[in-house]
Amino acid sequence: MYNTIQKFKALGDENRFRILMMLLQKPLCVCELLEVLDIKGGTLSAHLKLLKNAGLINQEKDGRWVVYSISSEETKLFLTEIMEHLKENTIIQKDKATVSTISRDICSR
Amino acid sequence: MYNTIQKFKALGDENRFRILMMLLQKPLCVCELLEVLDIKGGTLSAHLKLLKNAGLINQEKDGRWVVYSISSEETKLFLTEIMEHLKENTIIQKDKATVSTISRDICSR
DNA sequence: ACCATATTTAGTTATATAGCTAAATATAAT
DNA sequence: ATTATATTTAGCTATATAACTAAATATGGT
Repeated sequence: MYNTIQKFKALGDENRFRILMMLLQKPLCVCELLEVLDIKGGTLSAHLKLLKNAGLINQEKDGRWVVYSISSEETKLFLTEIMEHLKENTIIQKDKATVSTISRDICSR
Repeated sequence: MYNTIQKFKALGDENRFRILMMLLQKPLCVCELLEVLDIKGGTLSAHLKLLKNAGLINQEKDGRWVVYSISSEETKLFLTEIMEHLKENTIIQKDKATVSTISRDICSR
């Protein structure tokens, strides 16, 4: 039960919720997520750790990047159903648009 | 989106989660919930208010009792799926057993 | 009127959560 | 070696959350 409650707690934060909706679109590295969210790197890392511990996302290394993705098909289905209800939401729509144009190359400055 | 996140926040607390699982079994009045949970009346009222505001439960008067129930068929289906994963859980099982034997008459002392 | 059930309010305590800065650490590519 | 990407740590602030007590307030039944 605690694991289930931990999942809901993880979903009950706006930034983490947005992260999950974006990962539903496609796997993303930390620097890409940072382009979208208005938080600092350390804060984002903490959120990602929490989502990973809740079993909602996976972490994978790819060169110098760390890529996050939705953990399982079951989680993906669950989140997709929720996403269905949120197609109208401004923030979600904006995030989706940003994610579709983003790439790792933008991260470097 | 905020309504969705509010729902997840509501689900991310052990006592509220147990309340929902119990209401899935049958509608219950406040005094019945108090027999199961180890919290005071005022605290329970606050939890029920939060669950109601999140749109997860309904409130109905029945004589001197106030009866709470799952708000909609959609919510019921959602919670039933989650319950499926938690049949093994000790607390959930215990709550279920208690609820099946409980009645409003026990409340009066 | 009085009792039973429930909610609300005010006041308090303790802990959790979310964010920040800034420095340190790790790892992989150049 | 240096740079890029990411994580972790320590220290900090502010707010939210969950619980309590105790009193006040509804409301319905007897």
